[in-house]
Amino acid sequence: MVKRTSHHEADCLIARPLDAIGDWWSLLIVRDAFDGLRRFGEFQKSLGVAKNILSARLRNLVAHGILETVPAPDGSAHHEYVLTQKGRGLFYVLVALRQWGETYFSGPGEPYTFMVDIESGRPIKRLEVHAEDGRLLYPGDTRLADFRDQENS
Amino acid sequence: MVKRTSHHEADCLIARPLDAIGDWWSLLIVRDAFDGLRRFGEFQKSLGVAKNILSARLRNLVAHGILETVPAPDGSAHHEYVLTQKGRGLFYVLVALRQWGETYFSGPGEPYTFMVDIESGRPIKRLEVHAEDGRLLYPGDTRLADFRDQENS
DNA sequence: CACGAAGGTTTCAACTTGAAACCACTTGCT
DNA sequence: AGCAAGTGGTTTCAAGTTGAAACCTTCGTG
Repeated sequence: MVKRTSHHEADCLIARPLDAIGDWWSLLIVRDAFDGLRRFGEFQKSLGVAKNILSARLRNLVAHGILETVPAPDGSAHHEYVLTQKGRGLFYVLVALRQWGETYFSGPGEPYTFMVDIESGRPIKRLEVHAEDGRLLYPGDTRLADFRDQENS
Repeated sequence: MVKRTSHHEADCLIARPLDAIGDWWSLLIVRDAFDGLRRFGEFQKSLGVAKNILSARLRNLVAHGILETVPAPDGSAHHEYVLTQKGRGLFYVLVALRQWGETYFSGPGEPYTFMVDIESGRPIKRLEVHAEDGRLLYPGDTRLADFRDQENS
């Protein structure tokens, strides 16, 4: 084995994101960042991950522009990790993953948590995929096209 | 190290899905399954992954009920791997991941591919998160609630 | 019945992970 | 000033995982 294979070079635009966040911890760190966690110690306590692993993951997320470090507001020498715009773009991935989890991974009778709209306190709507003209699309109603295909449609 | 830490027991409904698909290959296998691939050899050729790894991943996906094996339609002794309903539920995760990839991982001037509606051939709409009453929600407009919270809302 | 292809499993070295120990820098306390 | 405790890491090293290649087994075919 030369090295763990990287999807960095892959053509597929699903593969390349996985290079940045496709491991066991990164998305959980991002989730915690959405929940307002910012400090190394907060992430470590929340996730229970080894410090060296957390350190490596944070470095990788920063390197990919998903998190950025900012000076700590309390004036201490340390910094905090906050989501960039690119990182906030993962919101939809997290929502999708959570809805899938809510549907298929919640034990029966388990007091599971779900996402609610802060303003109303009511659960959010399930994600839907729509065509440009608004039609609701299901798995199988889409395909991939490249740049040229769009020209003559 | 006892074993690679599993998120299987985690309370969080983002963590548990990651236990099933949170590695470097599983989502790519699912993506290929959406593209109609069914045979071991097809996946192997498409992904370029080592056969033992592919074998382990397919077994894991089947164990999690994301894929199931069906007898090969050509009557041969082999079987094929097809998505279950649970597996098809990952459609939204893949769409979210792809849209994030399209936005942040496509090289400049690169002939990137994107998802289009089969019927019209036009790109699909970007995913949106909506409140129950239809309001458009952004990152930060949601929080998690548990079962009891909903009662008194 | 030899031969090749499909679909895996086995083997083994390199790489990654995780727990614990260690280190550096600040604070807070006395 | 001196010292313990807290924060934010890095280092070390055993154990676990990954990947390439070799091997095995079961069909389909000539």
